[in-house]
Amino acid sequence: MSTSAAAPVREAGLPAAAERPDDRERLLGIGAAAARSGVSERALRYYQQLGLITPSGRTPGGLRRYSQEDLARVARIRELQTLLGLNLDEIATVLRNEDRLAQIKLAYHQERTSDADRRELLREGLALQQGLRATVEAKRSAIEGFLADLDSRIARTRSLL
Amino acid sequence: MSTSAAAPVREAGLPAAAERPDDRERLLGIGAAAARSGVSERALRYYQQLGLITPSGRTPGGLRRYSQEDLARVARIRELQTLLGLNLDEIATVLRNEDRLAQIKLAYHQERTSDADRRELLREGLALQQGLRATVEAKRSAIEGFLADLDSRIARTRSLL
DNA sequence: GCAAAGCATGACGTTAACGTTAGGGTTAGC
DNA sequence: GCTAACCCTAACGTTAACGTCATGCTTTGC
Repeated sequence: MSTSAAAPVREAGLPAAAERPDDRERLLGIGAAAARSGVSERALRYYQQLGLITPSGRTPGGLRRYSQEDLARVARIRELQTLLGLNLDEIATVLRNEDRLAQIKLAYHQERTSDADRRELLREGLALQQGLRATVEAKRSAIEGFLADLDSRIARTRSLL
Repeated sequence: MSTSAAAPVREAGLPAAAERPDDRERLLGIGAAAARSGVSERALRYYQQLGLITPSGRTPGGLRRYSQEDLARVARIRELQTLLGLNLDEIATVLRNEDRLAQIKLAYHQERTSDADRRELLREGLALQQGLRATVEAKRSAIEGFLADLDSRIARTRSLL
C-alpha cells in the first residue's frame, strides 16, 4: 500500500482480458445509474466521497460514467446497509476486505507466485471471508430466535381458538 | 380510544391480581434502570417522550421508577432496533400492536364477553401477530440468501486449497 | 437534619446519511 | 453550432436518535 492518504477503496478490476464492446459495455451517467440502483445521485456521490465506489470512467469533461460492476457494488452497499444494518464506515471495511480477496485471487493465479505463497494468500482470504460470515451468522441466529419466540406466541393465541 | 391527543403507548398492565411485595417488586431509579437495560438515561427519557415506555411509577417528588416489565419493554425496543433495524416510529407501531394484543387477551377472558366476540378478538390479534411475523420472516430469508451466497464463495476459495 | 448522590426539565450540540439549492460547465441530438 | 438535458462542485439544510450541559429539586444514609 503505497498510495496517498486519501486512497479510496478500489475494486480490483480485472485487466479486461479482451475488449468486448458488445457485452453491454455501455456506461451510464449518474442519473441513469441512480435510477437503476435505486439510490439518489447524491448518495452515489456521497459513497464515492467516502471511498466506497469510484465510477469506472469519466468523460473528457468530467462527468461520471458507471459500469455494471459499479452498479453491483452499489447494490452490495445497500444490502449491507439494510440487511445487516452496517453503517457506511463498516461497509467500507467489508468492501476493502472483499477487494483484498479479489487481489489475492489474482496473485494466486500468477505463475510467479510460489506454492508456499499461495497457501498463505488463501489462508488470509479465507480468514477475511469467515470474519464476515461470523457476523452474518450471529445475526441470523438472533433473528431465528426472535422468530421462534413470535411463533410460540402465535401458537398460544391460536390454541385459544 | 377516547384519551387525549398525546396519549402514550401504554402497556396493558395486569390489574395486579394479588400484591406480591416479595417478588422483586423493587422499582429502579432511572440510573439503575439505564445501567441494567444498557441504554442511557437520556435514551429512556427520549423513549418516554416518544410514548414508547412510561415508567410504571413516580416518587412523590416526581422521580421516575422503573419496574421489571418496563425493563423488558426497553429490551424489546432495543431488539427491534438492532435486529430488525426498525426506527422508533415503527417500533411504536409494533408496541402498540402488542399492547392491543394484551388488551384483547384480557377482554377474551372476561365472563361477560360473548363467544362470538371472542372469536372476533382472536382473529384481530392473530392478524396483528402475523403482520410482524411476515416482516421478520422476510428479513430472515433475505439474510439466509446472503449467507448462502457467502458460503458458496467460501467454498470456492476453499476448493483452491 | 444535612450533605452527597440522584434525578427533573429545558435547551442547545452532535453525527450519519443524505437532501437541496446555487451557479455554473458538458453532452447529445438535430 | 446550438439548445435542452445532463452533470459538476461547493455549501448549507434536514432528520433521527440521542449526548451534553445548566440549573435546581429529591432522596437517602448517617
